[in-house]
Amino acid sequence: MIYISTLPEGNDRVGLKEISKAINSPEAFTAKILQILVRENLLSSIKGPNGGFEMHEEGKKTHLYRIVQVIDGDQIFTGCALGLEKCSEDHPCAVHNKFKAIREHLAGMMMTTTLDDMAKGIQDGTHFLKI
Amino acid sequence: MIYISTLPEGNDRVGLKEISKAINSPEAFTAKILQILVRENLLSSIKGPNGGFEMHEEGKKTHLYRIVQVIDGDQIFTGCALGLEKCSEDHPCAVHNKFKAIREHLAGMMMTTTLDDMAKGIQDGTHFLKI
DNA sequence: CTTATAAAGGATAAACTTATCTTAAATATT
DNA sequence: AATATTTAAGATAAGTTTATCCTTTATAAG
Repeated sequence: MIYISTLPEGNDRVGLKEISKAINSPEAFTAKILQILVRENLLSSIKGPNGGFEMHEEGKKTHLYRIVQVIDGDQIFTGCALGLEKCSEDHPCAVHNKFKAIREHLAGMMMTTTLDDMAKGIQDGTHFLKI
Repeated sequence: MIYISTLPEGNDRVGLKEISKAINSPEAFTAKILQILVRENLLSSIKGPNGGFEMHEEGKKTHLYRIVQVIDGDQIFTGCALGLEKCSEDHPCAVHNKFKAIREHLAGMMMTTTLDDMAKGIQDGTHFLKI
């Protein structure tokens, strides 16, 4: 998603091969991830010659939170660190309060960081997507 | 480890069965975790009748960081969020700087939180180790 | 309308983690 | 010394995640 976000407006359709090369990730695996992102409406895809994947309108404003949620679920944001089924404010596990701050920090960061933000670092050459 | 830390000084030896009941975790699985903790010297064990596991001197001062490191490795503290092999300050991945703060928060919390700290919450009934 | 291209989807396989089982080793009690 | 108890360790199994393969569907271009 970050890679696609770095592509120039209007010329941002890109095929599986190019994506998997750009991020150094196996094609078949990358394809599955892309399928999920399309199904969840974070990306759109076009089949056939000159097909590929592209962001739709406002797609670059997507927050990292949403992407993680769609790919890995929100266990990381809401799950109990000790794995208790019924860990909550009312029945907190031993480490609940300590982890609460971490989880909020993580969720907050991800909710306020967009693909656009991340794309900038790639575009200006200070950050990387592979190796 | 937290459970054992809650036991009264001098009467803190406890068997596998009691531990796995106390934390609602399968015996065989719990045994394997305990083995690792003994091997890594975070706990000591005594075989035979009235055997069991106990903290050694100062064991309750162990930080959560050390326990996570021993059981799960330190990938969570040092690994790249995008999975890049060579992600570093000099070659940072797209999300490196955003995650740096989170990782430091997590590592800092775990380095400054001891078993003793966690045991207190169990002892005073405000925090839990099961269900 | 045929062909080539590219993504989608379902099935399968490989790798890794989690969990259990069984036998061995140690030790306290009689 | 013999027995019962309890942890250790190695082997095996079950479950999950990660990865790939193969067939189908869509579509652009000739």
